[in-house]
Amino acid sequence: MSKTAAKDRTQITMRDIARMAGVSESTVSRALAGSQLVAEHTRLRILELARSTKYAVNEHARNLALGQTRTIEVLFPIERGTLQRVSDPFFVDMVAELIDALSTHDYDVLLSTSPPWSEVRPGCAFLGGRADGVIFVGQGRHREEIAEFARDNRIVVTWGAGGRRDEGCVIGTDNVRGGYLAARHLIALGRRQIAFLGDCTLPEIEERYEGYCAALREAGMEPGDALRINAPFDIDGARTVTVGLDRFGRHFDAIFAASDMIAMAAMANLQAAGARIPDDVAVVGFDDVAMAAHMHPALTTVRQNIAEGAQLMTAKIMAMLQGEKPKGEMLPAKLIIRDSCGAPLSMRQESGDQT
Amino acid sequence: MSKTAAKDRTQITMRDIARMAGVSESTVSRALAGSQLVAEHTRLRILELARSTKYAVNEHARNLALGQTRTIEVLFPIERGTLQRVSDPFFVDMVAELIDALSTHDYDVLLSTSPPWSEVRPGCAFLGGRADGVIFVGQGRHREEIAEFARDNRIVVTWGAGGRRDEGCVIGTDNVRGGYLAARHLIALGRRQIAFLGDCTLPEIEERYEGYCAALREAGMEPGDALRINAPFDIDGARTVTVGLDRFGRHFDAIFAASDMIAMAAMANLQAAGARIPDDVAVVGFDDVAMAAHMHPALTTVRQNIAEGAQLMTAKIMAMLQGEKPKGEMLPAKLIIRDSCGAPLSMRQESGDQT
DNA sequence: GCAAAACTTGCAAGCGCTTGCATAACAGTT
DNA sequence: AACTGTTATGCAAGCGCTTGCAAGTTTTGC
Repeated sequence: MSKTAAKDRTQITMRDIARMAGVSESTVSRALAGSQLVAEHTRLRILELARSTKYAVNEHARNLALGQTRTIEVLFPIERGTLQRVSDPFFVDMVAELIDALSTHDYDVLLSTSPPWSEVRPGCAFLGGRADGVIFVGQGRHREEIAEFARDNRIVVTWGAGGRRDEGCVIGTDNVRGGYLAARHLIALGRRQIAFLGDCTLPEIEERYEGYCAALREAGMEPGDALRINAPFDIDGARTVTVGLDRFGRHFDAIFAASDMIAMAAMANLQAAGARIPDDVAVVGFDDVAMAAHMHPALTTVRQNIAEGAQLMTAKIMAMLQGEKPKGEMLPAKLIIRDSCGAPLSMRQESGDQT
Repeated sequence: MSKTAAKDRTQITMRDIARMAGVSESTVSRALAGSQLVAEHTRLRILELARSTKYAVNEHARNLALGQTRTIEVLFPIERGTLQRVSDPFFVDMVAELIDALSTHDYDVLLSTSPPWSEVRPGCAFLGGRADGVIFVGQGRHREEIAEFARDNRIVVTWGAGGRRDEGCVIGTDNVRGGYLAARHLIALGRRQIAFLGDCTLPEIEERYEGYCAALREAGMEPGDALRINAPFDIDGARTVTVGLDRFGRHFDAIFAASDMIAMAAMANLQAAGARIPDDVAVVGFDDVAMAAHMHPALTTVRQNIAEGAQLMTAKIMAMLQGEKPKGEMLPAKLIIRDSCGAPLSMRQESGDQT
C-alpha cells in the first residue's frame, strides 16, 4: 500500500501516546525519562498509558537525538568459516562477565565476529556509529589490525597480549608469568621433559611459551623444538594433534598446555592410550575454566581472572568514554594446583601414588 | 563549551563528506549505498573520500530513516546475580552459530541477559525498538513470561521446550525422544538402576526426564524419586550435588545426566571416588558439546544439532520479518554412542572390560 | 488582592540519514 | 533550433525522540 515496505511502521510512537494522553510529545518524553519537570499525576497517567499500550521508545531515535548509543561492541577475532566454533568456555565466561559488567553501567552489548576492517559490503558500511566503543576479546591473528583500529578509534579496549607498543588499551593476564609458573611448578615436581602444547603464532600463546622457556632455562634446561607441539586452539584440532602423543612415548613426562581445552584433549588422549595422569605424565593447563576443577584428575592450571578482567575492561572503556586515556594493564596469573600434577616425583618413589 | 556534553559530537558526518566532495548529502548517501543514480566517477570520489576520512555512517540515523534496525536481540534467560556464569559451552556454540547465521542475512546481534520484562529502570525503557526481533536461547524459569512476550511482539523465536500452547515459534530438540533414547540405550546395555541428574523444574529438562520415564516404563520399571537427583544446571552446582553420589553406593549402575556439563562433573566425582566408568557406572549426557568426545572415557550423549537449530531459528525469524507466521519445530535428537557406556553387561562377564 | 516565584506544559529546532520528486544538464531526434 | 529522453544532482520532508526556551498556570508572600 505505502511506498516502501519498510515504511509500514506499525509500531506505536511517542506521538500516539501524546495524543492519547492529551499532552505534547515533550511531556511524554519527559515523563518517560522520569524528569522532575512533569507533574506527578501526569507522569503516572502517561506511564500507565505506555505500559498498557506496550509502548517502547525507539532506541535509534533516542540515541540519535542524544548522540550516544549506550552500546559497546564486543568483537571476537574469529576467522569466519575457518574456525567454525568458539567452543572454548573461556569466551563464554568472558562474554557473560562482560555483559554483566557493561549492563551494570547501562550499556548494551553488540556481539560480532566480523571485525570492522573486514567489511567488504560494497559502498557503505565501514565501521558505523553503532557503538560507543569496542572491546576485542583476544587478538587472534589480527594484532596489527586491532592496533591500527585502536589508533583511529579512540574508544577501544583489547583483551590479549600487549604493552609493547602503542596498541591502545590492552588488558590481559600476565601470560609470561603464567607460563613461567606452570613450567616452574612442573620442574619443581621433578619433571624434566616438559612438552608445550599450543600455537605460538598467537600473541598470547607465544607469551606463555616465553614464560615456559624462561623457567626451563632458569633450571638449566634448554627448550627444544621437539617438545613444542603446535596444537591449534580449538578442541577438535587439539585432539587431532595430540592423538599422536603416545608415539612420543617416554619422550616427555609432563605437558604444559596453552589452554585448558587443549589440556583436556591431551589428557583424554593420554588416558585412552593407557597413560596414567599424573604418574606417567603431569599436566598443566591455562585459563581455569569451570570444567578444569571437575575433571579426573582435576586439572592444575593457571587461572585467568575473567570476572576481574571483564570489570577492568569495562572500567577502562568507561574511563575512555569520559575522555580519559587509560593505560593497559596486566592481571596477575595464578597457579591453581590440583591433582593432574601429583606430588613430586621424588616423594612418589616412597609412597604409592597420588593423594 | 556547547550546551550538553553529549552534544560534543566530534564524529564526522555525511554533511562533512558532502561539503568536502562538493556535492549534496543526497548524493553522498546514494553513493555510499551503491545506488545507480549516481555517476561512476562521483561515486568513486566520494567512496575514496569516505575511506580516507574514516567516515562511517551513523547506524542510528540510518536505521531511524529506514525504519529498521538490522539487529536481532539474542537473550539468555539467566537470572543475573543468581547464576553468575553461563559456562555451559552449549550456549557459546549456540551464540556463535546464531551470529554466523544472522550475519549471513546481514543482521547484527545484540546480546543481553536481562529480559524485557525485568526492566526496572524507572520511567522509560520498556522494551525498545532496538531490534527487529528477539531470540530467546532457552526458557529457563520464564516460560510464561516468554510466551506472553511472544504474544505481544510478533517477531520472537524461542529455543526450548514447546509446542504445547500458543507460545509463539519455539524451536528445540526433541527432548522427550532424546531422554527416551538415552535411557533405552542404558537399559539395553543391561543397566537397571538408572539415576537421572537434572533440574526438572526447567521445561527442557523436564521433557528429558519424561522421555527417560517412558523408556523405563516400557522396560517394565517404575521411575522412582530415589534415582532422581536434582542437579543444578551450572557445573559447580552439579559438582556439589554429585559429590555425594558415591554415598549411593550400589544404588545405581548408570546415570543419565540432563546436560554434558552435569555428566562430566558426575564422572569426575565418580572417578575420584574410585568408581570405574563404564564398568561400575555407565554415563550418558545430553548436548554433545565439543568436549564430550574428548573426555576419558568419551561421553555417550544425545546430540543437539546446534548449527541446524541456529539456522532454523534464523530462518524462522527472517520469515516472521517477512510477515509470515511460521510454526515451531522440533529437531531430531540423536544418540551418540561412545565409551562412557561400554558394552552390554552380559557380554562384559565374558571378556575383560571396555574396548 | 496583586506581583513574584514556582511549577507545568508546549513549541520548534535539531540529531544524521534516506528518498520521492523536481530540476538541471546533456545527449539524441526530427 | 526546438523538442524529447536520459542521466545526474539537489531540495526538502520526514524517521521518532530530546530539550532549551517561552508561555501558561498555580501557588505563595505580604
